[in-house]
Amino acid sequence: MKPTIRDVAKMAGVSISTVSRVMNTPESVIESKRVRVQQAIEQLQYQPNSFARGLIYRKSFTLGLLIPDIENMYYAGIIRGMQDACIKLGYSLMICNTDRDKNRLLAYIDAFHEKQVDGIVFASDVIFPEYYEKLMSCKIPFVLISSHSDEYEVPSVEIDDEKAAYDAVKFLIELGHRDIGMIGFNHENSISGPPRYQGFLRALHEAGLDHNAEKIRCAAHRFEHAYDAAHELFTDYPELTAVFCVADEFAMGVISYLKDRNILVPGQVSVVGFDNLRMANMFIPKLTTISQPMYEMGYRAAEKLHELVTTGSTQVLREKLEHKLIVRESSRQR
Amino acid sequence: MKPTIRDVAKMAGVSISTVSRVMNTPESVIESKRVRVQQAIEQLQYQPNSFARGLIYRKSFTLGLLIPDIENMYYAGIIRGMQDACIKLGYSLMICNTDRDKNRLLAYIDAFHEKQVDGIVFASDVIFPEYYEKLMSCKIPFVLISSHSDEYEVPSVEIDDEKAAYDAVKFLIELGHRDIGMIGFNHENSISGPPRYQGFLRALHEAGLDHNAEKIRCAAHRFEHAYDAAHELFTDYPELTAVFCVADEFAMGVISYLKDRNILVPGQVSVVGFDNLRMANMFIPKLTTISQPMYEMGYRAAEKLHELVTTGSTQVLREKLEHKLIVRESSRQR
DNA sequence: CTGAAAGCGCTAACAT
DNA sequence: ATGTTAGCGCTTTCAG
Repeated sequence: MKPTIRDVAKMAGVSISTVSRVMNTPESVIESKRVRVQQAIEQLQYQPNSFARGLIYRKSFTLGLLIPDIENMYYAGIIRGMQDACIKLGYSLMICNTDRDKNRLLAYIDAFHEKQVDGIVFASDVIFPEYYEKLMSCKIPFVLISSHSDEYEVPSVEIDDEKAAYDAVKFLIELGHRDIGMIGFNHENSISGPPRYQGFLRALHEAGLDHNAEKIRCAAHRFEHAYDAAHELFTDYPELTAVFCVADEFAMGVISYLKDRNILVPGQVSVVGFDNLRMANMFIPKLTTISQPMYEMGYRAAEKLHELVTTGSTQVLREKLEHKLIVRESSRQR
Repeated sequence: MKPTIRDVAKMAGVSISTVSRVMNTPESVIESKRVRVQQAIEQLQYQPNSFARGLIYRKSFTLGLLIPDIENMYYAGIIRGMQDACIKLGYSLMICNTDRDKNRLLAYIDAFHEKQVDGIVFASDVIFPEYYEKLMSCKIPFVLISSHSDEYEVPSVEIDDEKAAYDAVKFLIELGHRDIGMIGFNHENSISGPPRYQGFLRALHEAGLDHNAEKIRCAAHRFEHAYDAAHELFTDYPELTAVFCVADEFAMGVISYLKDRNILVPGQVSVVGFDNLRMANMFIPKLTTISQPMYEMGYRAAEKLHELVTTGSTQVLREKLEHKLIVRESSRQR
């Protein structure tokens, strides 16, 4: 049987309230007793019961994290950052993988509600009205990560997707490329898809390269889809000498396709990715890409959620973190 | 304010015990009242407070998962499997990433203890006496995944590492290779390292190829280390035409090194990996590898833990799942 | 079949 | 400074 506060009190020869005080406001207890209590706690390996505490504080000191796809390496960095912040702030973390399934996500919100998590961070997903309503009716605070909401006042942390895409495409243009394609996210349900396409367009326009505007094909998150999308893209536009991909995984799919077609990267076609996954540096060729600060985003999201949970609001609502272009081997001067 | 059982009782015009019965033993409540209570629950969106429940049942209906490195894709499959099993069995899942840090792991065990998780699954790690003692003194049931313990009676689910390594090396031998090297795990702290080396040795011996026995270099889990290890290996044994890697990530590191040295894979050197990560199929060349059933392992581990939690023991202590050789592009006839 | 009441382990207000 | 006690929301005897 796990020892209770009573066992500690008995062993130390004090009342249970004194034990409680030693744990919560130690300075209010006279040294002699405090020491005795601490020894008893030590000896019994006593740990307060978190259910009892939760019942009183109405807090679980647990945060929830909802991610769309645990097999996507993008989230690993976010998880690490968030977990480190949670340790610092005294929270436990509950990670749930929705597999991009709406019902599953809704079920997880229920589970979070039942477990009374103090707050939730939502990764990458669009906030559908259903989610929003549910969260509001449960009164669970939440923040968005690599996502944001235009309709609702929801705190978020992300990068500037439009600018990041712009930077990537501009880089390709500066390399001398004139025929540039893009592999984007399927637009429905994608929050970062549209702004990245806008960035592509802006860079093109600025350089008088608008004729590339329609040279985009979309893929659904995975390598294989990007492979297929690349096939469509190059079938329709064989003149392409560069392609901008909105995810490193897409870049790998494209390069894989090109490889199968015996087209050299970067010899004949330059490819730039997005995210800077750990894999970007392991792939052959190493990927030129836009680096997202996944770790910091996870960390900041947790801090922001903490702020929201404790103060009821956040200083800045929509927060943008810095991205960076990393030039490696998959791109080359035209 | 979240509605309580009292609110439901009031609305339905019954006592709180009746409400409780409707939730736990509905057949013991007369239909008319039961219906009224259910309607009230529905209307108020009532959810029982899990703290109060936990206080009584001394159960959290939560399982803990300890993994060494969330950025290693190997664990993604395990997480998915375990999470699906948890949904089926009615548990929540708490995933913690130890970053292979002993103190951090110990701290997580404390956190699990405090949160009163019903059981823990330990991924890949050796069970040091400290861990074992701690877990025993907390009386938290636990199972090992892709690991096992010779000293203690701990349930585990893994593959047959020796046999898997044997299969991989034998495959290389059948391809006609006579000079075969290996990139293994650093032996201290590795549970699967030694048996995989044994499998390597056995295949070698069986074919009269014992002269390769010492052609092994070790790496510490990451791509970069494998790259360096490959450098050492090929510097010492330039005659090698094949190398067996105990992880896909190592295989990628080796191929990357070979690429930088302008040695063709599989043209000049064949490489076989281990795990069959999703990446194995995205890499160039696609990896020939030993496939581990990560998803099933996670799933089984959760089921086994559930069995242990509910019955106090498991039918079979150490469970082995099937591996499979997947032949792709990184290996070729000598 | 149903209600009243005890109690799970803890905190905080109230006495002393 | 410290002990006593009333709950937090729920389940579970125990009466009726």
